[in-house]
Amino acid sequence: MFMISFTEENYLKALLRISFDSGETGVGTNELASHLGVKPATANDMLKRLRDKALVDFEKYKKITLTREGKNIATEVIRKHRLWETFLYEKLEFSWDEVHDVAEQLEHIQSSKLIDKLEKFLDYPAFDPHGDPIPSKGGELTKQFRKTLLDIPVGQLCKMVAVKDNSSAFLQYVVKVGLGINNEIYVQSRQEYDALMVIEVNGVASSVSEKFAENIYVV
Amino acid sequence: MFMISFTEENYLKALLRISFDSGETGVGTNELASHLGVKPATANDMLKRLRDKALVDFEKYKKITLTREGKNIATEVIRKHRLWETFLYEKLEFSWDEVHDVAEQLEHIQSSKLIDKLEKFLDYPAFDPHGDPIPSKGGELTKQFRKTLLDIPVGQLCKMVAVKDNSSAFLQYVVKVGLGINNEIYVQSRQEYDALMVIEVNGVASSVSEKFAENIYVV
DNA sequence: TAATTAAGTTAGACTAATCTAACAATTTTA
DNA sequence: TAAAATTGTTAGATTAGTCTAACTTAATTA
Ligand SMILES: [Mn+2]
Ligand SMILES: [Mn+2]
Ligand SMILES: [Mn+2]
Ligand SMILES: [Mn+2]
Repeated sequence: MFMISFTEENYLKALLRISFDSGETGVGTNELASHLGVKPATANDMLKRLRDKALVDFEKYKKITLTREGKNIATEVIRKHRLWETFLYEKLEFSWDEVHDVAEQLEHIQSSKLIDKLEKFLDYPAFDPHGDPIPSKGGELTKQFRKTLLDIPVGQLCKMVAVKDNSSAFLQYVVKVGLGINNEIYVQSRQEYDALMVIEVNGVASSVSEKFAENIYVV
Repeated sequence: MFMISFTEENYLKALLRISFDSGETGVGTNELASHLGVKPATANDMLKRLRDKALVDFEKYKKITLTREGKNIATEVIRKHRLWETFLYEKLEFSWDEVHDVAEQLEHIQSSKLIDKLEKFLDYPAFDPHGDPIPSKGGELTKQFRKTLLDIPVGQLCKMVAVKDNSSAFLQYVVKVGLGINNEIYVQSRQEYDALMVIEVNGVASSVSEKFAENIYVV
């Protein structure tokens, strides 16, 4: 049980997120680097250190995978991140587009007592403000196949359950379109050429791009 | 408005605390270093950097003082620290000897919105769980002359208002003696030789050392 | 006041995390 | 399959924060 730094935690979290989102086990160096906003050389150096600590499996020129221990740490960081987001949203009246950046800092506070007490204080929430599931203590990140708005055919009704992009810019745009978690969406039409959709939410119609639609998870 | 690191914040806070506790404006390099658990050489290096950023006034071989800006930052860190301690104690049911170490991390989270919302959530508390005053937003750390238990003559009654030492070891000891904030203390006797005191709290008598007594603030 | 002790500084080294520039391996594509 | 493009690695440099060991200045004391 050695010390794990703020930065190392971010690398582990990124590896889990990327493989989770892509559906593949292995992650590439460039992919990881661009996700973290660092240069590939930097990521490569860090990967060697994480390998020394037995947190990743990684051979020269091959894809990177998390070890059991690496995955546990990454899951714990995500758990903390989502619990803090829930706290900010539920208790401190932050809006859902403001919580992510602050949680990015809070997720690195080291105290298992703190996070357990926080979870209890929030009454064991299952989802964060963006609809993402909160892993339980020592638990796994459950892989759920989620459809996006892009998969919904014209004329069908669906319900928004989560967002993929957590950036403030995107979330504010979602609000502007009148959308939020648990809102019903009716797909009025879709352009063949550029997948531009017209959707109806609470009686109001809006046009949304392909990029927008693929960031909205629905059921 | 440049970036200020976690470490720099700790140095500024230490400078304010030391000068506050000693009653003197200037702080020495060794004093600062030992307070932070680093070597004097390390503190000396950091002081040069803080001087470059105009956060301290410091000439070779002279005492160190905070600039206006340095003092503001230090006060803000202390404000955050005490608000977080109050949150942990009041809302998350931490005991008063557990809050300090976690707050030592939380005090460095950068978000003025967060701390303002937290303060509101806690309903603008004036004191932290150890009886220390919480500075208001943009406010000063008010210098109050506080007597310690050591100053109370035999046969007199006083009331505990705060503790000086915030360490877990000391605080647990305080609880064991049956003491807490706002408890009344009756001074039964004192040894001339080593200042060992016998005090009575809620009908129970205990012997306490000079070191113990000087860490209890009373009125 | 001179010697001794305490306080403070400098030089040189180390680690973590980052970069740029050059190079190597792998994969894609013509 | 050979060339081109993509992906990944290495070497060398930088900055923040830390250390040890040697040195200098200031303060205390005999
Ligand atoms: Mn988030
Ligand atoms: Mn983070
Ligand atoms: Mn404290
Ligand atoms: Mn701190």
